[in-house]
Amino acid sequence: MPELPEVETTRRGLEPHVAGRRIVALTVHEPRLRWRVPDDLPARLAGQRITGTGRRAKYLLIALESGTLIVHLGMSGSLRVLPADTPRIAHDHYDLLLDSGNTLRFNDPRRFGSLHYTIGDPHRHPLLSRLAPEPFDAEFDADYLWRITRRRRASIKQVLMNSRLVVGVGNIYASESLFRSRIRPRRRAQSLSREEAKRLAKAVRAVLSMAIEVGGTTLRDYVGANGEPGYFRQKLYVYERAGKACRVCGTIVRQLTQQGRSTYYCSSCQK
DNA sequence: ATGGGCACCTGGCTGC
DNA sequence: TGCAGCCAGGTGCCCA
Repeated sequence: MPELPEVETTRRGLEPHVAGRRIVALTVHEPRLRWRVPDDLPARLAGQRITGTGRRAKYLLIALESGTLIVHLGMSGSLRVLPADTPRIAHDHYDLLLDSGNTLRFNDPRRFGSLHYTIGDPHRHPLLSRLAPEPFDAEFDADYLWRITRRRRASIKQVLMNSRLVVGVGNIYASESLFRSRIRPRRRAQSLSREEAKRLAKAVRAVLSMAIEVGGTTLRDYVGANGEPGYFRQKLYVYERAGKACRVCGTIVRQLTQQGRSTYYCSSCQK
């Protein structure tokens, strides 16, 4: 599910409800997430104050007095702020009970999400330490994309989805970024011109920031921390629009498969 | 170093 | 109605 805009939307929704609050308890109903939630985690968290929230790529960071929670939403996860007495529903896997009477409740039907706790600089955690620069950092620019694509024979879409090269862009925003930069998804990365690298860097940032502004994209089950869906779906140009007219030129949007994942593009707008 | 394929899971939809 | 098959916002790991 969640790509960078959905994770950032969740973080923003969470922040005012958790910053400064104390954790009363962590209750794990189903520890079998992508990685098993350690049995001793509740004991380590109880009583700690939450100092703030952050995000690295698609990982949500919840800073505590003595460490950091690293939350991943996987494909189908959501983290919501709810009154603690809200009845649980299917696939509610853990509750982070706060001293405000609210709970941070994690729901994830597919259980591809995860929960880690780390002491010290979270960016040194093995899951985060080898990630590419943030798309909104100055380092992520035309020159960066140009450099990393020079000797790559993989398709440009694969490069966008490779977290060691680009973070935050998943299946939806890869197709959308390529549409907006007018580049065909199957092009070899090394075939991009300087001009195209520049357009793509700009498109990635534009697409992600526009999506954040409207609360992300809800296709099926995604909701933000307050239970609100995201409205970027209405602004998608190609994703899940196969067979429909391109919103720019009217050509029928095509669908293809790359590494087992659907890609959408306009054969007329994209070269 | 790079790239490709697999694995992990549940649910919803399609078509026979 | 039932059921098999396919698809879905991710990504770490193993192998060539």
